[in-house]
Amino acid sequence: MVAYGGKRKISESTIRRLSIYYRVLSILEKENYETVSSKELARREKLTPAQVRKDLSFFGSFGTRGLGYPVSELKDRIAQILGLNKIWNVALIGVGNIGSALVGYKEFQRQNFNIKVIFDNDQRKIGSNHKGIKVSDIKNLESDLKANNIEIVIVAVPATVAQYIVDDVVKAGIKGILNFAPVNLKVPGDVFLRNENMSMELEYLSFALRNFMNPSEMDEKGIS
Amino acid sequence: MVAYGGKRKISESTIRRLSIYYRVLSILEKENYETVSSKELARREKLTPAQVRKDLSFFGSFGTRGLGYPVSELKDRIAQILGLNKIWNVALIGVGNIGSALVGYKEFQRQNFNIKVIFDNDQRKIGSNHKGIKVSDIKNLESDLKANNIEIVIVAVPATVAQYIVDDVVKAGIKGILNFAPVNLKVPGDVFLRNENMSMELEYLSFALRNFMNPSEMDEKGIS
DNA sequence: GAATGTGAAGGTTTTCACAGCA
DNA sequence: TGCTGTGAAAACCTTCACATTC
Repeated sequence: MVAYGGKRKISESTIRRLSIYYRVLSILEKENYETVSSKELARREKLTPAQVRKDLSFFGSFGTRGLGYPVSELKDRIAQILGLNKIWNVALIGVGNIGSALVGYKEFQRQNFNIKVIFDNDQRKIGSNHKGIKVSDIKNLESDLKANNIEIVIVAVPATVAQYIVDDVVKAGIKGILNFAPVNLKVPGDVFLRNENMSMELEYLSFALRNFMNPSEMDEKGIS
Repeated sequence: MVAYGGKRKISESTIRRLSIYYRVLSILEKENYETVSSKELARREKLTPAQVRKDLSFFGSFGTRGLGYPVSELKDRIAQILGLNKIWNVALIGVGNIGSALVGYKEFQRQNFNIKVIFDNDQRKIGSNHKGIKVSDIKNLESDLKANNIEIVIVAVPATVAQYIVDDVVKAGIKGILNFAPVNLKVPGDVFLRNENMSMELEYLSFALRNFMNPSEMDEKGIS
C-alpha cells in the first residue's frame, strides 16, 4: 500500500489499474472522445464502474456528475500521478536476449522512458550500436550513469551475476531498479526495486490448463 | 480465486507465490538442502512464514512438524500442481523485438515450455531459422498448430493486429494464450488468457520515485 | 436523467497465535 | 524444543447503494 497526500492509502492494484486507464484514455483521445463514463472505461477493460470511480477518487475529483470524465484532462492527470509527464533517463544493463528486445520496445518510448545508455561486459558488444545507442563497458558503470543523469536502471543480466550488478548500481546512487533476472535481489531500504518475471504468467496458464476445464470453473466448482 | 479439489478457494496470489517457491526450491535443491522451514523459505523471498505455510496448506500437508519441508519432494509436488511436470507445446506468433527475445529465453526451457513453432507474416522472416526453430507463414496457422499439438500460444504482435490473430488462434481450438500486446483482448469463456505488460512495472517505479522519497514511506506517511 | 463521489457493507487475503506433532 | 497446520482475527480491497451534482 501507499499513502498519498499524507492521508489516503493507495493499493498496488490501484496503481496498476491507473496504468490501464492511462492506456485506454490514450486510445479514446485518438478516437476523439471528449468525455468517458466510468461505465465505459470499465467495460473496455473488464472492470467494474465502481472500481474505476473509487480508484480515481483517491487522487481527486476529476469527473462531472451526469457527464463523466474529460478524456484528455484525465489522461494528463494520470500521467502526472504516475510521473509519466517527464522524460525518465533509463539505463539498460545487459544486451542479451531480453535486453536487446527492451531497447526497441515502443511502449517504453511512448511513455517517456528513454533508454540513454546500454552496458555490457562482452567485448564484442562494447562499442557497437543498438538502435542508435552505444554499448558501454560495464566497467564505466558508475561514471556513465552519472554523466547521463540516469534515474532508473533496467537489469537484464543472468541471475548468477544480477546481485553483483545491482550492488554496483546502488553504489552509484540509483534509486529505481527494474529487474528481469529470476532471482530475489537485496537492496537498501531507500531503493525501489521491481521484478519482472516473464515465466510467471506462463506458469499460471499451465496451472489453469492442468487443473481446470475452463476459466469459469476457476471461480466456481473446480476439480481435483 | 480458484476452487481446488472441489473445496478450497485458491487466490491468484497464492499461485504466483507457488511459482516463486518452485524457483527457490530448485536453488535449494542444487545447494543440497534436504529440508527447509517456512521461515527460511519466507526469508529468501521477503514473505512471511505464515504466508508460506498457508499457501502450501491449500494443497496438502507436505511438511514435518519440528523439521520443515523436504526440498526435493516439495519441489516435485509444486511442479505437479503448477503443471510443470510435463512438456508444454508452445507456439510463438510474431518474431519482432519481443518475440525473438522469447525464443531464446532460458527460463521457459528450464520450466518445460517448449517453443515448437514460430509464426510471422513477414516474407523475409518466413522460412528462416530462429535458434533452430523454423519460422512458418501465419497463413498456415491453424494447420501448423494442429500438426504440432500446440497447447499454448504466445502472442507477440503489434497491438493493432493482436485481436485478429487471437481470433484465429481461438478458432484453431487453443485454450491457453499469453498476450504481450498492450491491448485488452476478447476471447470466449472457455479460453484462458493472460497478459504480460512490460511497461507496467516501469510505470510503478515512475510513480514511486515521483511521489515518495523511499519505499518505507509508501507504507507509512507519504507525501503529496 | 445521468453519472460521479463516497461511506458502509461485503468479501477476500494476510497475519496471528496456538494446538498438535515429530 | 522446533516447526507445521489451521481456525480466528485483523487488514485490506471491492462492490453496493445512494446522496449529490450537473
